[in-house]
Amino acid sequence: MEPTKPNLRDPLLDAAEAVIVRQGIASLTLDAVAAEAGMSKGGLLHHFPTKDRLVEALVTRTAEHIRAHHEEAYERTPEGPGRMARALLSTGLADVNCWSDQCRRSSSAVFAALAQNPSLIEPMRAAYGDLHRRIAEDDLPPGVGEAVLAAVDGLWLYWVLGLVPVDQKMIVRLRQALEDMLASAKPARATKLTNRAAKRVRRS
Amino acid sequence: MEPTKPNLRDPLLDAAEAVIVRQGIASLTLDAVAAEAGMSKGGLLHHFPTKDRLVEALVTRTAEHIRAHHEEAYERTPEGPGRMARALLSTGLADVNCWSDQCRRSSSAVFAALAQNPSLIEPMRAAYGDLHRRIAEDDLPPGVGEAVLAAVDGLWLYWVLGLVPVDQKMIVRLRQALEDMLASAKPARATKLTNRAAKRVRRS
DNA sequence: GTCTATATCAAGATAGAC
DNA sequence: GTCTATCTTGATATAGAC
Repeated sequence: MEPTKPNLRDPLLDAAEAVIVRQGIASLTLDAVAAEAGMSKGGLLHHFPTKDRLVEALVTRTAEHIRAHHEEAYERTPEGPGRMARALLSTGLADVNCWSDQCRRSSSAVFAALAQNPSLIEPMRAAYGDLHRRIAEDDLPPGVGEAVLAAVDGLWLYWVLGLVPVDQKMIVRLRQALEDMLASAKPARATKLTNRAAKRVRRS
Repeated sequence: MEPTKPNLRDPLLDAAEAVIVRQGIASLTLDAVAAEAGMSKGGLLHHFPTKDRLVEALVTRTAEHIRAHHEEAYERTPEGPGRMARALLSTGLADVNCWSDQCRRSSSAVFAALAQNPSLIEPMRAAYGDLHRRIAEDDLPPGVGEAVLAAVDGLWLYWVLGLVPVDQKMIVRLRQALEDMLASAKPARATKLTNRAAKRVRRS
């Protein structure tokens, strides 16, 4: 928070993420993180007194990234019904590089929390609670926005676990199908923007 | 496999699932599983010589359950375009009790594999590979079936992690939205069944 | 096939020097 | 703020009796 205090913790969190991505959560030990960051275990434990606090910080940082990402996407998306849902599609299912980088980070945090102490996932829950609320109150028929959100996160799951091979073509197919669903959905309440917004969606 | 060999391993796998559900993966130790099953650690290790083999068996059993579940749903679903996707919606998003029980089991297996050794998730990957193939070759426009599948598993994720509160009403909303998407999707190739099948979907 | 006992080892955390 | 010990615990796995 203070400008005079440069974040010495961020490189350590980066190291933790790197360990998880490369070796899996079973290998997320204090030794491994310290080694990855080029520091001793004692040094690491000065910044994060316990492993729980380390994982907590990892989850919090990732949740804030996700929040910022969604906010930014929302701002860039033309207004009208389903704005948040459309924002999600335009950024969540756009560039594969951005997508995979986001995935790496979020999966590291989620898995670490899950393995260490499930209650540490709380910051992520809070971020998703907000997102879900925005999606649900988005002037769309019931369930439509939620379906888009769930589908995007289902894809995340497939990518992260390797359950289904996710490539650029699959992402494009999914995005198209979900955009069509949004475009053909009538808004919950009619507004002057309805038609223009629908056309804008189809064009994009 | 042999009928003369009753599965003494199933109660142990049940015990492992119970431990994970109640206490989380961090508490999945051989001691805990043995205690839950009312057996000593030595006895447990007679049936599963290593923890890896225990988790492997857990994942395999769950993957088989999932496979059978999908197969059964497919058989019960009227033929026509998007049959597998419709089957998924009718069972995956139907009864909350069945849903939550399935979730418990599958999440236990996935989490255990993830924490123990990510490669142990392989049987689940195989089951999902098949499912994804059936969904993709389902006589639907590209991406539509995949979107349904991804949305259902996104919902699974929310339920399992508690990221978003999943209740009966949300399930109904999501199911309706996805069924509408299926109903309004034109089949990839025209068949005599098209209209009848579409009506059948809308009625259900 | 199930038990007890024990070997082995690695991980989280502490203490205190520099 | 970072380091090098060191303590303590608890988990996997083995050996061998019953």
